[in-house]
Amino acid sequence: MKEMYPKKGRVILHVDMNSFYASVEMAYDPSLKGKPLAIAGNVEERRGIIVTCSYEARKFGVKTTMTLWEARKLCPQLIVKKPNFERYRAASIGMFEILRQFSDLVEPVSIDEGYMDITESHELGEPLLIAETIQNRIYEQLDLPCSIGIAPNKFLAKMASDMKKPMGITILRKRDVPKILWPLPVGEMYGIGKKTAEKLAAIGIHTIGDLAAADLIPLKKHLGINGARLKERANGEDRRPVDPESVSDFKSVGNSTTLPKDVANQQALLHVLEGLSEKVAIRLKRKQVVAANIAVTIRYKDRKTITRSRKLDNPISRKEEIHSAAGQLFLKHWNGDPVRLLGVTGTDLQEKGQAIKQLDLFSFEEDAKKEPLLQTVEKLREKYGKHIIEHAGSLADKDGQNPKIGTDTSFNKDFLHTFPSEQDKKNE
DNA sequence: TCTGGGGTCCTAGGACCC
DNA sequence: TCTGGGGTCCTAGGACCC
Repeated sequence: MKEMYPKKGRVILHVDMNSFYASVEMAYDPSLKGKPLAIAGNVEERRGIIVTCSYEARKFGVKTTMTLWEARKLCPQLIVKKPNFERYRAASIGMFEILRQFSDLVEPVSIDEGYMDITESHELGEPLLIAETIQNRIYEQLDLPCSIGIAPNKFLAKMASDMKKPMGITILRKRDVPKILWPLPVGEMYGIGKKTAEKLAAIGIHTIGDLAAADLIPLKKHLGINGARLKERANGEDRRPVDPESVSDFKSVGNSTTLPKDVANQQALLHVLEGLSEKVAIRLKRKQVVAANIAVTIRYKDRKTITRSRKLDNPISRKEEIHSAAGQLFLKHWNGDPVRLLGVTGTDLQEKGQAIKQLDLFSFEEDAKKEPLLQTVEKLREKYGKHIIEHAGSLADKDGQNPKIGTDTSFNKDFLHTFPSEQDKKNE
């Protein structure tokens, strides 16, 4: 096997914006600076949660994912704002523009966070100088704070950027791993959540150092292939390349909504599905993709959640098609209990033009065996003319989709493709 | 007054095929 | 007569992250 990625000698930065949404609001309205500020969705409804909050709010114990009423209890003077995604997208674009001044190898991972490979950027100076310059430039030009991790790979850079906030720069060398990383609880590791931490504790692994030294056999037994990978990371090893193209690889497009109150009325639920299907259709169209698989998510009032999906013979993207597929799935699997959340997701995405081409080719070959060419061509036109027209029409479609609420900025690559949306304007 | 919305990746089991 | 072993595809669910 040939080595695919360089093993050492890389210099990777992880740039992480500090409490991004709140910071953007403060940049926009400096009178908010120094005050406890929270960004929350569904402000007027009972389901509202904190998406991001300023450091001043954190001093009161306010945290991401906390319900709004809990946060207000802790900090009565809390200033609460609804998200303004248009502003966040603009800030994000500005931030990534700055990053690209230092390297072509920039990989956005979310609206407020990205990796850079600056191995070949030595003419710009030492890595620390480059990081300082980036941090200053983002601060001066956008009035936004960020933290930066400098390391030989993505994992260590990510861990490093987390160590000093706000406005920190942290260098984490491979040789520092035993001293810096190994004493930390294993749950602090990127990629280890509550469940995995529990499983590891059950086999006597409590710190990152324990994990680094653990036997591979029990690790694989309890965690599967992930066990081996986590052990490598704990030893400071990670060969994943910084991939600027990964932004454009969408695997799925979905929309979901928690209903203001639980609903058991079939008509009402189908209507909600219709709205979700339309949102999905709009986003698929804008991305110029079609979905060969449709999934429906149903969360009941006890929070039990099921997803039901179906693979389709022909990929779809129109609202009516999506609603039809989603509606069928829903009616087939809904148990009649009150529903708290509904979601519609398109997966198995294919580029639209490509999907048509594949179908064309297939049909052509099949039909050509038994029919004269002219008839075949006529048939194709009937069959796919509509798609082609739609394809052309969708070029003009630039309606924006909100990334909606995310805890400290949800991962939604839409932000790179969107224009300010109507919803954003309403939120102003 | 509990607990959002957008994703990714992995696993496991069953159907089906050779 | 009582049963192999590999592979792929599909579906459902879980864990994790921002």
